[in-house]
Amino acid sequence: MSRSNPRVLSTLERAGGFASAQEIYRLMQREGESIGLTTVYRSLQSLVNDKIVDVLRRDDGEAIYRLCGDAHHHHLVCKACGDTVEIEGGAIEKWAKVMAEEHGFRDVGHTAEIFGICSKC
Amino acid sequence: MSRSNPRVLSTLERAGGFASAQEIYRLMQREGESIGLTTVYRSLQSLVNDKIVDVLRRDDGEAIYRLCGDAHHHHLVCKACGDTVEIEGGAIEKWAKVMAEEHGFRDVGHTAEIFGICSKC
DNA sequence: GTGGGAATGAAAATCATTTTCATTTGTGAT
DNA sequence: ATCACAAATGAAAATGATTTTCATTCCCAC
Repeated sequence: MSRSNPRVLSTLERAGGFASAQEIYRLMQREGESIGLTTVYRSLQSLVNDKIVDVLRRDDGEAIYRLCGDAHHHHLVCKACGDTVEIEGGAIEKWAKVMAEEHGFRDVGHTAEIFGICSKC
Repeated sequence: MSRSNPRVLSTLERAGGFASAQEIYRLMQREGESIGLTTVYRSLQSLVNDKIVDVLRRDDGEAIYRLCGDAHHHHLVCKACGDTVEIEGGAIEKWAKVMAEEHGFRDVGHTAEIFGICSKC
């Protein structure tokens, strides 16, 4: 296993905490950093594993990474501009728990996202 | 421009109104329908243009299509055996609507899935 | 210094999706 | 029926993100 290259995280931060792997790679190149695309992907994966960054999907399917706060949250994403709002999901937590119990599931987790067009678009 | 091949739509319906292009293609092949992957993609694009189907992204980035306005459901998936249960998500629909309104989003959709270990595993 | 495991990156492989292009099909006019 | 032309089709190549492979380099404990 490989650990994350710290320059990747710092570039993601500088990018406004929101960028795709390819964008981070290009950014680092432009800034004269010597790094391989492979390492960028590996670092991002490891950051996702460590729950330091979050991964979402753009409409075209490209994965975008963003720094995430520590609390478990969900996202409201604009399909047009990609703007993202972190929202609270208490209702979901409850729903997931009830549904899991009802069907005898244990060790449950869940994903939930809302997407639409934001007021600016 | 090409119009949608009706067999694609009917296969999507039969698939539970929720499938990727590749899945639809494989399904049609298995059922002995003669069709090319290109046509499946083209038909789906055209259905999306006509707003007859909706497109979302799976976590792995693959595009999934579903009939618009179809009362959609959610899934409870076992991480161990892959068994899947369809569950009702009224709570989610409400949550999504409230959150969207609160943040001024329109044309909203959502995804939600619960995963865990089922009683048999 | 030396050995071994971790990190790196170039190049090849993978996979969904799109594009190209030659062929087939359908349709309407004659 | 025949001709002409637009639309539909699909095989194969192109594209683009991501992953895998593998040989090399780096680093640290001994």
